[in-house]
Amino acid sequence: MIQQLKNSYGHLFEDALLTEINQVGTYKDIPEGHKLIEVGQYIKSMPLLISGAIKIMRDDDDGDELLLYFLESGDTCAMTLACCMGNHKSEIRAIAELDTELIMIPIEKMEEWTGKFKSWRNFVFNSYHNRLLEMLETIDSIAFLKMDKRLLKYLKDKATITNDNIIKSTHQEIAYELHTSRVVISRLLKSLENQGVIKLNRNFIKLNSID
Amino acid sequence: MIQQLKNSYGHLFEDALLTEINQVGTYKDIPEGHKLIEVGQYIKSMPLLISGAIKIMRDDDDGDELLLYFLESGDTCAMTLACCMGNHKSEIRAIAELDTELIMIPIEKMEEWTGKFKSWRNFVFNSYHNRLLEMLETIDSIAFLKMDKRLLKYLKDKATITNDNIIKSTHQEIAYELHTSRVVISRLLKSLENQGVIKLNRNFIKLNSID
DNA sequence: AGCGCATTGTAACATTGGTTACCAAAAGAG
DNA sequence: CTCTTTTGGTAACCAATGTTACAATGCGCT
Repeated sequence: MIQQLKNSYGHLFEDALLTEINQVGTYKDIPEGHKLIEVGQYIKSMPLLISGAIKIMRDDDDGDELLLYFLESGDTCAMTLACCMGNHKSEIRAIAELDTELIMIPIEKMEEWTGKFKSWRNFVFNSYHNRLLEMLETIDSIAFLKMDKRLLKYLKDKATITNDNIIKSTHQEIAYELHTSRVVISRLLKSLENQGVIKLNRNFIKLNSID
Repeated sequence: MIQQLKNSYGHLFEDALLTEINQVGTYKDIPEGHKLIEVGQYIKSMPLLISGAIKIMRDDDDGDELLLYFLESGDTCAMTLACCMGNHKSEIRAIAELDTELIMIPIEKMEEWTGKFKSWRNFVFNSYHNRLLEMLETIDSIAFLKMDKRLLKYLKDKATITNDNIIKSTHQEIAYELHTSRVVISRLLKSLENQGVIKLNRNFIKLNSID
């Protein structure tokens, strides 16, 4: 484990902290599609991402859902952090978007390390900061963009995350993540295809330009 | 200053920290409507709210705007925190919603205290946590609620913040904060009045039930 | 090949929200 | 008190999005 740890976090943490993480952390391989956190669940450990990506979704009581943002290598889940510290239930759902490697840290270490390691403190503050910015971006999209622009942004984000301009999603899946209906997505995708931005296929979409 | 400080933060911070805050902090009286932070501005000190309320707005490049949330006594601005630590420009605008008393802390103290005082660390983490939750609530409203429900939630929130079921706003002001048009707000307000939920008057709205 | 399910295309229509235009009432300025 | 500005009411219309319904296509399974 120590090698992956150093690759992803060596530039952030001092050796003493890396050693401790190596001792108390549990390395995990998560397959794509695996559910890491369910809404309402209590959380007892926090993930440090090594590789892959995790999708963070918001659900409401009526079964509506919405994609909030993705976590990538070097990220941790600030919502999890927050829930750990306050011993609250999770407000979100986390699903592996890709095959993902991560290290789980028991929450007891959290507090200890925030007192002990300046680099850990900075890491945690930075995580919060980045998550706030992601949330802001999400709010911008929902509040200020029309659905066609939101859809295009979604496709581009997805291509960036997977590092692949082939997006392997059905129209229905996209509709769920953007909290709209399949018909609307099909309509707008067809329009994007007519504009030459994408090429539609069954079960996947090719993004012509990632710029 | 020490007295207001103790009233608002005495249960959170140990005496040593309160003393330091008293030494380095600057007490300020902010009149309603005063602009505290502008978008793009660099921030060199962070506010601890003693009384009153501060409105946090998001602006986009096209002059669109949207209310994110309110800060109240015992809160601090996590966005400010984030900006301070990272030395980033502000992503938001902050305006006094009521006459507000606060204490400004120079950012240099921030890092020092996070190392030195556990209560300060917890306070900062809690602030981040609360702000993330507020942002989630904002996202819920925009994504899952139709404008009539959003408007009603807005009126209720405003009544709670001001502790007054008379909301002193014009339709235009409400429209800006919800990022819609005056005509839409007038239409929906009239409908709410017909349902008996509110009573409309020039320059203010009476909320009939706060429940 | 043939069946059945999942996926996509598309039309027709309903609803919500945004825009423009215009009027009237109230408040403020002189 | 008169003139002007601000605020709110309302109609008519448009654009975006959501809904329902149904057809067509492709894929997996046997």
